[in-house]
Amino acid sequence: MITFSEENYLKAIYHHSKDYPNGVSTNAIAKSMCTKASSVTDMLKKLSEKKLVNYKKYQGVLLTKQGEKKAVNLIRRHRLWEVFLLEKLNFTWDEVHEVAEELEHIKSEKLINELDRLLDFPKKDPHGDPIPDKDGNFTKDIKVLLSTLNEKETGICVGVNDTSTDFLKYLNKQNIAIGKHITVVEKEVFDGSILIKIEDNQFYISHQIAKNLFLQLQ
Amino acid sequence: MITFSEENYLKAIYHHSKDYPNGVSTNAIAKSMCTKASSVTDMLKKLSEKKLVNYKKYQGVLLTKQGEKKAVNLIRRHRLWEVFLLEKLNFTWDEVHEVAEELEHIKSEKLINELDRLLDFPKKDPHGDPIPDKDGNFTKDIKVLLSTLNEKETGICVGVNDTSTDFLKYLNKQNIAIGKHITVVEKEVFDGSILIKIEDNQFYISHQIAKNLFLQLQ
DNA sequence: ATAAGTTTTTAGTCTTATCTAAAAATAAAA
DNA sequence: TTTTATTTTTAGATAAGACTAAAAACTTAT
Ligand SMILES: [Mn+2]
Ligand SMILES: [Mn+2]
Ligand SMILES: [Mn+2]
Ligand SMILES: [Mn+2]
Repeated sequence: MITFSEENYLKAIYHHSKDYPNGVSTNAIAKSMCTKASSVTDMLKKLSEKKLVNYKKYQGVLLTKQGEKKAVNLIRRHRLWEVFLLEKLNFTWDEVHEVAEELEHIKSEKLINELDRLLDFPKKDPHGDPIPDKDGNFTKDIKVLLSTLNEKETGICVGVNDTSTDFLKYLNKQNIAIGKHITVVEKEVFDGSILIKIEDNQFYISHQIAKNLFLQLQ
Repeated sequence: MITFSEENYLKAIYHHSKDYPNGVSTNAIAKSMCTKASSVTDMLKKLSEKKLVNYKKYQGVLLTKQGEKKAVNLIRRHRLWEVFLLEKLNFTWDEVHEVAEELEHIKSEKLINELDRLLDFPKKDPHGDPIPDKDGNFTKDIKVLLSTLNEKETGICVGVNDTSTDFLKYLNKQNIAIGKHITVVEKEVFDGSILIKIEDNQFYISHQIAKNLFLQLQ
């Protein structure tokens, strides 16, 4: 039996391993989970015992095949619940994450596969992230940060890099959402802010915003 | 913050207090929760600290107003999830309880009130038990055990006293379900078994079965 | 009323998941 | 290549929840 805590660690390691493919550091995990490095070390030993991670002292950690399978399945559950909350229970996209953090740990395969069916096998969650199918397969399409676009380029908003409530609420207010076409009109060199155009509206966004928005190039 | 474990104890005390209105015994709680009396004592002290129960050593325990409110809300959540699993996710009535035991602990008022709406504000769960509304109100209708009926009497099946998988599977097999009309044809004095009639089928059920089926008299 | 039996509580231990503080290993600078 | 700084691990403590064994309190029965 795997505990809530173990599952959360596997998920965090999975996400970090995209950026650090030859070993995720103890500190990185601690920071993203709002815990202490010593707690992480303890957990890594336990996960290693259970053959869910490959871990050697001071060398960083990576998921085993088995660990990755569990992490991907957890992400599947999380994202399906997010879709459910948005589509069926009238939650907004900035509200879904918090509750999905709890729901994702419910242990029932039938539950999650039936939920998948109820939602008509969605491919993306409310933040534009792909939902793995029951075998763990999912397509990750090419997306780039808005901050990397040049002037005159256009893309479709496909996801966010930051899913914090504050950020999502800001996007709601500015009418920025998944599926919207965004054109870079002008880039301000001084502070990195960008003048963008969405549906005939032009306004400035800060660099901080631009580097948390994913676009698919046209 | 209330923990999963604390919630489970409150629920157990709530259910027992119907039978022991002047104090639920430590042993009764231990037995129904498959734990030990000493563990129960520890928890009663903690719940007492939190003003969720009135507890004095050796005197049994009862819920405070506040504790009862929490227990009833937990039961609301449990039963709404059971309806959801049956109606939306194709679970059978013998499968719903186990998963609902986990789902009931998810903490979000919006979640549960929206779920209530999605299900069209159901009044009964799959086992015939009443679902409290968001203010904790529910009607408990008069129901009697099949074992207490006399020969020739008829009633509508409205609930079960035992929700174990084994029992519910037996009922499925015998085509006994909520809403069915059941007539007592003959009562066998020797072993307490009863010959019943459901939709033109007659067959014997044991006394053990009869004392776990609730009927509403016609 | 006393003894025997039952229930409940206490005392002490274990596991899981945290934390702080200090030691050890690694990485960066001088 | 030493010294310094940073990262990581160990050691020891704490809190929640559960357990066993034994003591204490209540109930029955003689
Ligand atoms: Mn999320
Ligand atoms: Mn998401
Ligand atoms: Mn149930
Ligand atoms: Mn039920």
